[in-house]
Amino acid sequence: MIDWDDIRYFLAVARGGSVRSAAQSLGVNHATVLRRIGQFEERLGAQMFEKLPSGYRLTEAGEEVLELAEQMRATSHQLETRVFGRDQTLRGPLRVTLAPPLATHLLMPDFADFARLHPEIEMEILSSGELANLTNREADVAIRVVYDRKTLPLNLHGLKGPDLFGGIYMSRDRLAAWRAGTPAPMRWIVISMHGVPDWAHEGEVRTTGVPFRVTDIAAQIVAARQGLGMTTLPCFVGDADPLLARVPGTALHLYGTLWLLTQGETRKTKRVRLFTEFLSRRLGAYAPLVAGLSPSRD
Amino acid sequence: MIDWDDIRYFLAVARGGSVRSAAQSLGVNHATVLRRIGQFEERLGAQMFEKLPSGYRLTEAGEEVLELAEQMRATSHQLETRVFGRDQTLRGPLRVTLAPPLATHLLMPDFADFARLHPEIEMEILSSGELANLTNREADVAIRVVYDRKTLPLNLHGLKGPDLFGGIYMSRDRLAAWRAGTPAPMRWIVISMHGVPDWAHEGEVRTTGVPFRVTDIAAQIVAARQGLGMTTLPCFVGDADPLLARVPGTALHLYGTLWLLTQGETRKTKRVRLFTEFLSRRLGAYAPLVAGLSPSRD
DNA sequence: TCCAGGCGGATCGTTTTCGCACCACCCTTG
DNA sequence: CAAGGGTGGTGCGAAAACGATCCGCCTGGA
Repeated sequence: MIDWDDIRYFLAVARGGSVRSAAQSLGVNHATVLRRIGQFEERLGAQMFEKLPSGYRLTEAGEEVLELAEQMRATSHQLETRVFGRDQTLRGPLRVTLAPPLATHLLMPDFADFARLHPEIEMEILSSGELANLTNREADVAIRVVYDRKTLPLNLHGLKGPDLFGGIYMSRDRLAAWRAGTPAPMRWIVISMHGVPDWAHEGEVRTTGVPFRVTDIAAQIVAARQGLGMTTLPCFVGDADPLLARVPGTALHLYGTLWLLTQGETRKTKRVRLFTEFLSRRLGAYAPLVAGLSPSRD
Repeated sequence: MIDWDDIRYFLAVARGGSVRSAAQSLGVNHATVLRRIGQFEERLGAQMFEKLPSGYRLTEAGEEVLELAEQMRATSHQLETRVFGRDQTLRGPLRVTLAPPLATHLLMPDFADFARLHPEIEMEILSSGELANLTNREADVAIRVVYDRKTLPLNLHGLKGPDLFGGIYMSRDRLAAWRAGTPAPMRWIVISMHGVPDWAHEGEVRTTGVPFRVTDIAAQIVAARQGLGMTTLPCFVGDADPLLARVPGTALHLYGTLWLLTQGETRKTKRVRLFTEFLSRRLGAYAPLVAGLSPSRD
């Protein structure tokens, strides 16, 4: 009899294209993957991969197997979510994924409140890199900013939050200096991968020279605080920062709408329901802030 | 991440109803099953079984999981058969299941011929107990006696063989003695679980006393040879045995039709095709014998 | 009533599996 | 042309899984 878990290894190699990448995604040593694939092929009596110097490529037989293996993976995921959906106890895990700035500058206090309110729920905030996949149960709740509602995955259930606006900000000290008539070089601070947004135009304060490029939003904010120049920021970041102020003569711009996303079976969980209801209330209170309606006074 | 192989263990326990029976069907120690089920429940964070003194019974959650687990098993079987169906090499396994008397008294010489003809094919004859399940790939070819064609599984491909008749036999010596006018007590020899078939009536020779019960066909034949009485036997057994003769005044009866059964993907295999074609030819030659048209002369 | 045989569970050596380090190889890149 | 990062493959010691065995429990039949 073949070991069903070998099929998981097979899928990882088929997707990763190499034994080592599969090992990484599986969280095991690459030698283990090597052995499991060998065992799998031996027990099936057929070669699933061509062993090239560049990696493992599926053979014709492997392609046929892949189709059914994917099906098993889908069933397995379904099985897990179904069990998790039945879980009505408070004690247990709850994973939330969201964009880093949302966590850092807006919602972390609320997460903390929720965690204090329900100490038995093991919260895990996934705000590291990119979008976690809800369908694969990498997270239970996703908080996303969506510009076009039609881009929402259809298999997810969405709870609409407030609209989110952004503006153009600069150091409050520099703004004071500019008003006092002592201008100094003012540059665009941009995230390298994004550049200057289309809607961002200089207001009364003019920029000079080339843009100043940073890689992440944290550095962007620090640079702005230092008075290096002006930059686009979500209102909930810029307005809440006492060291920053909106650049005179600039307008706000709609970033998108905040959505609370959950998935089929897991939504029934008591933990998920508690969290989404809690957060939904909090988001309602944040509506003016994220819409840019409560700017810090000059 | 859950170990997919645990789902196999889960299925075995769900079907067997106890850890020990599952262990037996899986061919492992029951402690292993215990550990795997424990691990499975722990990783899913839910109880799949109620642990009763009488065994493991599925919980409500377990029932829901079972549904998807069965689906995974189906996919896994499909995967195996698909790979096996691609296998066009001669070297490899070939498992044949059939009723014990067919193997012992009719087809074993043909199996031997086939094995000699194709020494690279590892033949395995499953004539032990009950029907192996072709759909589960417990065997590649099944040879079955079917009375009603409608009882054939629809998912299997059948190759019709000759009709199979049975008759009533007794010891040739006893028959001679009876003819010489020296009667002695004559009993029905029956397989315990079957009893005397409806169609079996005494002929010119009369039975006395209670039936003589045996548990298997081998003992049945030996008892008949010993002159204990008369018994029903397939013609290919009774007519081929020089120590047995038909009871005068009794008729033959249709047992059923021999079928060569194969399953979807595996049928494409060269080994399976070779075997079914070979056996089909041989069965054609056996048609008169199994139909009772070549009785041994008195 | 007692005994046998089914069950789940725990313990303890032993076998198997795994992770680590290392090798040879290929390719790109500086 | 050499160096670095990628690939698959291999040997060895540690760790985890396993099988054998024993135990206590319950049930059904003698």
